[in-house]
Amino acid sequence: MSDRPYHHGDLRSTLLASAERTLAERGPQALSLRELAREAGVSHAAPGRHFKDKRALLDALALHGFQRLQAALEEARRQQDQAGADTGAYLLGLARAYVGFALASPALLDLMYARKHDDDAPEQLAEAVGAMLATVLDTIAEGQRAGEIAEGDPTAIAFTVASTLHGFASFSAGASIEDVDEGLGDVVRLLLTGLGPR
Amino acid sequence: MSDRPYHHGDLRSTLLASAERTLAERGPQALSLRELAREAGVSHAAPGRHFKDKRALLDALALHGFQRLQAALEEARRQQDQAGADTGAYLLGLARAYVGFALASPALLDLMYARKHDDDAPEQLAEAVGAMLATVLDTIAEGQRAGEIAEGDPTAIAFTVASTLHGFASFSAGASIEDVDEGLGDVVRLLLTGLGPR
DNA sequence: CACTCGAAGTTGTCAATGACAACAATGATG
DNA sequence: CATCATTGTTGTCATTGACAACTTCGAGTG
Repeated sequence: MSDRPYHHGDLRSTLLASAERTLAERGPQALSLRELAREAGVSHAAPGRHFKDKRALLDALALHGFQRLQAALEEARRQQDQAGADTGAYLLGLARAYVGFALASPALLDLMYARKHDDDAPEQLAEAVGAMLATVLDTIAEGQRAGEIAEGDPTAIAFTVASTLHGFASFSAGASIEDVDEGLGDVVRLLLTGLGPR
Repeated sequence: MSDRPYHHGDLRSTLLASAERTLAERGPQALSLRELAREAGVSHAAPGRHFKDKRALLDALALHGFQRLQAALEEARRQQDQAGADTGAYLLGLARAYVGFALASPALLDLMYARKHDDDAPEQLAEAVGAMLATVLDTIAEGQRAGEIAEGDPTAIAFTVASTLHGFASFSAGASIEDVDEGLGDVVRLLLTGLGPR
């Protein structure tokens, strides 16, 4: 028919990229394996060779999202390392990275967490969440060593920080970056000083 | 055919209840208007009289969820009123209510927030989120009057608290109630005292 | 170098679904 | 009791996800 080679060559990545775009532009309901196949210029059953299920595609998409989010968090930490920053700056950096991701890809973030509490979700997703918590934990532990974070179970502290970040990101989806970034500074400051009376 | 009356009488509520059960048991992907119709014993097009769209059903479901969550939060506040509690107890009460809802209906909570950041979401959903924030805000403002919460923009403080609650709830979905309740105490305590060195 | 064999794509098909249109029963209101 | 909006029904259509059976390609292997 066409001069297109029989083998696409990189169908899996193409499908994932296409899926992420559709997800961002038209939401999860609009995702259709057949449409992705059409966009990639392959037959309607071709995606089945790379993803057993529609669910498998969604899982792969979610996992890919976690990997990128994780990379963004670690990149943020590295930048603060270079700047020799204090713990507050580290936390703000992590927060910016997390919220930036959430603003850029709200639907993807939803997907990532929605699939997480399906009981038959792949363990890789749970591991990805664990890796993120570990990144926050590292920052907290370092802060404690520097005397900039209060004593106490660092895991509990990290969990609280991660909760706040995720909740803030979840609430902020849809707002403008400027507004959010301003609020973010307040949040990190409040988190450090506490809500109780001085 | 059957002796069932032509008019169901309460189809809308029946559909919503059925949908919520399916959502909880088998996830959002398994929701089908036709199946809901079958369960209710009506024809496959009957739901269309009550919900223009599948999306309209999901919106109604989300809104109903917000209403129940809001009711739980206010109920928690009322109980603390009777006990004449301090602000820490108030916050813990709110937190328990929020997280309790999240543990009982994780898929519903997902749906509630997922629909929220679709640009064509009904404003009622945004209003529902606003009402929740207002409830937290009330508690914070009262705490400030009692000198149990630090000075400062109460809205920013309330937003931080709400973020932490939502994030914690989101992370906790899937865990056991006991574990979560223990962690919850830590979180509220940390929130009040702050993460910085004492 | 010819062969084989597995990976990747294709066509064909099926039942299920969401949406809609045209029609029917019901019961509230004048 | 006549009307008429509401609620339900039947029929139909295009789309979809899943699967089965077949084909093309290319990487090794003897």
